[in-house]
Amino acid sequence: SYTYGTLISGMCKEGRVDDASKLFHEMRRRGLAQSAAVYNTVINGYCDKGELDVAFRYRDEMVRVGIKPTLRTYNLVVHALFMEGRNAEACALIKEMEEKGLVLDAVTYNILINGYCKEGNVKKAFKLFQEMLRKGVHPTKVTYTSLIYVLGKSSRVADADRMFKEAVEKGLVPDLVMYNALIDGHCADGNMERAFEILTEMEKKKIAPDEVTYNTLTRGLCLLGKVEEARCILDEMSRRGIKPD
RNA sequence: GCUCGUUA
Repeated sequence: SYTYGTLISGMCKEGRVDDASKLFHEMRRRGLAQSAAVYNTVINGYCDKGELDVAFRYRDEMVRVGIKPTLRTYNLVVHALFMEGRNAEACALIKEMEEKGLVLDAVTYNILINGYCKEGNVKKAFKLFQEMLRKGVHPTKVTYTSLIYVLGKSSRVADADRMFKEAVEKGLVPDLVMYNALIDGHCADGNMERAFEILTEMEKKKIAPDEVTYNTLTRGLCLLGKVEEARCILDEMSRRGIKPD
């Protein structure tokens, strides 16, 4: 079962969801147990492909054969609905989770928070952030990255800096994605000096910038009309062996 | 073996 699970997961990551579902049916033919994890993998594959209807069919099927959807199943589906802008359905599922006594975890909150951040709904995002704190669910790097992102997009970079600091104070170790989100906020703000300061800071922490970091900086410089400096970024990238895209 | 975050 684990062998199949690993294979199915691998197929899905390659975007070969239909091959994955063939394997899924093959394992059934062989009489191997199909756990919630394997269902989740297949559901995730179809969610990524945007075929939510198929994903839902598998979820209904797992219920039918007596496998309880797990917190991850719900998180998966809530996330997919949110990405499609089907917020009402996502919220209905959250309600269903609460009714069933499932305890929302950090991932659930992160999905909701990020969903609202993507919509630029700062109020709602922070309302959920407060709620998770109130319920004793510890925010993660992902939570903070989403909040830093939305603050940057809302021209509230100073608040983004504060959130970053708060995350560090809570003992979270900032990673590349979190740094990139903060750098982007300052680039959007036109504060390239601060953006490069953060770059220096992350390198001091032995976190190597990636193409997202450089793309972000390039865009920031171009927005200010500093095309020559932007051109230097390209050289810096090749010097470091990062492929420009 | 399964879920969430950053640029374009």
